[in-house]
Amino acid sequence: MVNMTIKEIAEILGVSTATVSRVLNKSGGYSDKTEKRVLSVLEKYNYQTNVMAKGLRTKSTKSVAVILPDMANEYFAKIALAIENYLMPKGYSINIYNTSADINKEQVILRDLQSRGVDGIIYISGDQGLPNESLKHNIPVVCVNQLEDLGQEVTVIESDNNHGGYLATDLLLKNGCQNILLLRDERHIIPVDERQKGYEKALKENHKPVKDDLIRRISFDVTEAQRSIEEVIKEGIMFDAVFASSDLLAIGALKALQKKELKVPNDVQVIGFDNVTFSMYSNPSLSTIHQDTQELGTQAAKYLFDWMEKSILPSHSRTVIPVGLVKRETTK
Amino acid sequence: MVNMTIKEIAEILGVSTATVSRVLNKSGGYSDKTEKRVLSVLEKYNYQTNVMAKGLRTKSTKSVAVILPDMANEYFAKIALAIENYLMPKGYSINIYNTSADINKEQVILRDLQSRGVDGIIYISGDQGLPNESLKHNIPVVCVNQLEDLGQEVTVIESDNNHGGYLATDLLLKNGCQNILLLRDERHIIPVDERQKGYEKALKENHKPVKDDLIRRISFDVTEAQRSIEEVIKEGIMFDAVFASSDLLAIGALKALQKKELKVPNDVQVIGFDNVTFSMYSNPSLSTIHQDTQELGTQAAKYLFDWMEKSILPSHSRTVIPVGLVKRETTK
DNA sequence: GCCATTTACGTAATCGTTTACGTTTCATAA
DNA sequence: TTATGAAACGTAAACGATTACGTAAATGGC
Repeated sequence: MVNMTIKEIAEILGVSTATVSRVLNKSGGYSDKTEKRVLSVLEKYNYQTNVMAKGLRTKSTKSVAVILPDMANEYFAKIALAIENYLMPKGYSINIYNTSADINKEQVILRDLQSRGVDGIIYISGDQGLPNESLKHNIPVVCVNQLEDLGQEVTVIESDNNHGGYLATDLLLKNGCQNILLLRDERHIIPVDERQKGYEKALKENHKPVKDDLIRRISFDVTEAQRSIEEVIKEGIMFDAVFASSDLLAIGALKALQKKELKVPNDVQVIGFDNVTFSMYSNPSLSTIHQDTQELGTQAAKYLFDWMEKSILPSHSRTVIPVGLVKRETTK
Repeated sequence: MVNMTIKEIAEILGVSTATVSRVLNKSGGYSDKTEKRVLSVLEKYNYQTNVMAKGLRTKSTKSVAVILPDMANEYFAKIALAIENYLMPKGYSINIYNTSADINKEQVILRDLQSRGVDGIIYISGDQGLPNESLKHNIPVVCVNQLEDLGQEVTVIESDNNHGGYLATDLLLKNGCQNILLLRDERHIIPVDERQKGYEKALKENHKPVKDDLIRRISFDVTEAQRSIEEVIKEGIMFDAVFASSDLLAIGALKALQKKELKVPNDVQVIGFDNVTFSMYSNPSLSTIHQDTQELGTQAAKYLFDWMEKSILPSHSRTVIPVGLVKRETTK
């Protein structure tokens, strides 16, 4: 069945299109009686407003763009899902843009956003920071994660990475570990650096030295993590715990330890970061720091919504979402 | 910088909007000279066409909806990603709709699709089949996966589940297994049933009986899988291999076996289905059947594209994508 | 040079809404 | 009764593109 237009509805009722539009938008200027008549006909013919026509006139498409590195990555996907769950019931539709790998894709995306006239953008950073250009188009932008310092210009929602690093390290220390290896992403990005700062803070609080040869920087890759741990063992460096800056790296560490017949958690304790679904299923199941992707997405969506609909510019440019300690089998 | 309109561009050039529109759409009816002049001005002012205005006129939004159960599930996300990678370079944008959990969300989505005027729909089935209504709106629909028999009415892209089941079982048999436990999703949906048929086919070809007490139907859940295997062991049923109808269930089986101190693959061999990322990282790494999500998505997108742009109705209503055997450490 | 085509462009209607402005209706007060 | 104001509704111009149709200019053939 093809859609009705406002004009057709108006003709059926013997009123003007203006009246129909008014009751559709509840903008007043009609009697109770006509409201009921109009509504019943709209209902009867299952009228759906044509968003393009409406958008052309009002310059609002009721759609937001979610830009992320890779939706096949559970972490980003979960955040995007939370965004959708918040925004869909409010009448918005979500356009997903994967930036992955392609550098000039960013350009294509920005052009597309502009010509489609999205009402807002949520930018989830992973590999690279927010491109400055996207701020130039005077359309609301909210960022999840902050990779580089962008000043006060943008609204950022992020996990409490520092405290996460602290929590993980503190647990290991409380469990009696003396030499905690930090296995971290080699890139200089804020979230990872913050996790390391939390690690160092916990050590200092417990009057332990921060040893450079216990801090390993590697690329974000499972086999790299595995190789790195094997290397450390070969070098004869003593350690009784591994804090990996992500679950993926922790899994690699786990594999290396199990290959070397080291018992987890008896010989070496391991803790990751993120709490991806699989960390629960590994064997032994992985202790980790939970990132609240649900809340990251919801908060970002909420800020964007208020900005778009009520023109409320977020009051604080940084919002920090708490993280949680998840104890499983790789720690005591 | 705010966007230019065709009218403004035309005024700058001293031509009509029609001429500008014509060179924009390369529809002919202009000289080489004016084409160059127009293009240079378009370039200079970084003109972006307003998709809403264009869509209103042409009734095409250059956007497609991807409906899936849950984008946080890697399997669905990968298919959606492949769709995006195919369709974005062709000028389409992707609207993602998660149906998860919410029954009446399906209704909301369908209404939204209609009022937004998407040019096409790709429906990725997971938990539930395609709702009939979506076919009524005379807009191109392509389905990935087929849960129930829908007749010839729809275009379906799916993995060769039957052959996957066969490959998995055949490997186990060739490895000398005598009693292969089939751990399957309890739901009566085609993909799972087909995997079982492949399992039975391999057994019959090797003159082995299909034993009912070796076929376990459980809900789609890791701990359920674990529980089920523990139960089988408690019942004293002999088995030397497990073929799980998905990697998730295989992981559960693995956990149960390791808890019972059964060695994988020496005492029991295990093989899953899907080849999710994590199957590679489990310990021991999981042998499995690879579903080509890349190809599933690309093919679906290709069919939809031809349908939308060239009005080519897909010639065969079912397209089967080959699966592959991935041997890792849980099989010999 | 003249007529017939073809080419190049302009004019204006159209897509389906919203909304400023104008008009009618009606209740109320003087 | 009549003036007054509010309430209810209609008219028509936008929003920014596309495109059928008309017209002027260029081209070609004789």
